[in-house]
Amino acid sequence: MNFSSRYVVAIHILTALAVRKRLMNTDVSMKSEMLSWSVNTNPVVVRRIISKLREAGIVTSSRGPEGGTRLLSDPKKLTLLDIYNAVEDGVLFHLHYSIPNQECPVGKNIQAGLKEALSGADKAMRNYLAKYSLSDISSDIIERSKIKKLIENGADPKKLDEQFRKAAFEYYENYRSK
Amino acid sequence: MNFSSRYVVAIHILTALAVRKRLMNTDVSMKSEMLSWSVNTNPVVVRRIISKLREAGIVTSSRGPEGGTRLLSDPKKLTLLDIYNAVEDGVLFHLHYSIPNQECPVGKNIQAGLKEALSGADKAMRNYLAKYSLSDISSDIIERSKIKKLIENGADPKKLDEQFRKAAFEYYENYRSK
DNA sequence: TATATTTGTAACAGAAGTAGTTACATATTT
DNA sequence: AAATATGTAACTACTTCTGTTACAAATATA
Repeated sequence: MNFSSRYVVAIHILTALAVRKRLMNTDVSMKSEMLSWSVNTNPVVVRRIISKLREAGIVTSSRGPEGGTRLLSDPKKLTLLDIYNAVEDGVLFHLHYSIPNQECPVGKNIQAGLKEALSGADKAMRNYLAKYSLSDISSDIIERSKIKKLIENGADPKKLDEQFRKAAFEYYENYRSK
Repeated sequence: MNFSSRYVVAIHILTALAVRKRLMNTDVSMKSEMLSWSVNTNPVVVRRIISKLREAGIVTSSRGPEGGTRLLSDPKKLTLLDIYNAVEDGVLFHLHYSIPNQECPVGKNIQAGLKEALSGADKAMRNYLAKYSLSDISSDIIERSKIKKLIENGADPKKLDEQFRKAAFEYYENYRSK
């Protein structure tokens, strides 16, 4: 059926921004390179998705050295539904390709007859997504990762962050030289 | 996003069978030709979808003269979710194409961290579909169409049915001769 | 101001899903 | 035996999606 990974990648990108924002305790911007390192894809793929998030007003980007993308939305207020709406413009259930036969009582009425059920199912899915905020997801990731324990054990969050930046940089070097 | 109309066509096919079953007050079988007339597509497209419904045990088919497809399931017990499961095998939300970077704390944990939210949204959609039976849909179609009024005004349901069969036959003749 | 850096996006290839269509083997009724 | 209907393979055309290259535009900094 749906075979796009845009949505999950969009959440991934925003989660990375939210996690680093919390670690650094300040606004951070990330380059598409570092994000593509985390997602494991091409920087252009990341930039294309960021482009949609930018159109939705969720992030902002700047060019040049020290450029990159940073969050505009408050992670506590931004829901998974907002992200869904930003990157998935299609509908959940497609109707007939060709208009059904209007001479047939079933063909004439089936689309109207299904509207309630199908749009209801679509809405049920969206309502569920709206229950989760980006903050919920980034908290979950911090819990799951070793970050929390390392910080509890006295590690400097900014040094941890630096480690990840270095790892991303090395990835990028390998990437260019292949 | 999802651009398959299989699901709606599958419901359409089953609704046609259920409506005629109620009109005739007995089991009916329909040829893929007549169904494709109502759906407004090619008989093979219909047969392909019927093939999936048959695998799910929802309908049965027979070949040769007087052949066709008829319902096995009770329309009151068959839900829109059953139909969904029969024809859509994919998942609602795709994960990353390439496994995210396991060296990154976000990449390592994002899929596990999203599982609850995404499978919950998927389940919310399915639960909603399960609320509707094929009988609900066919009742709705009968309400919307003129069938109900015609019968209330004394028309013979079997003659009405015959009219539709004739219309479908004429369609097929035009179809072949083009 | 010149240079290096980073984004934005067009353009293209390749993979995969889908509908529509033709063709024909298989099964079944009469 | 003939007629009829399904089952399905094979092909085309179209769409969506990711990955990739390429390059213009913007921006920070020396």
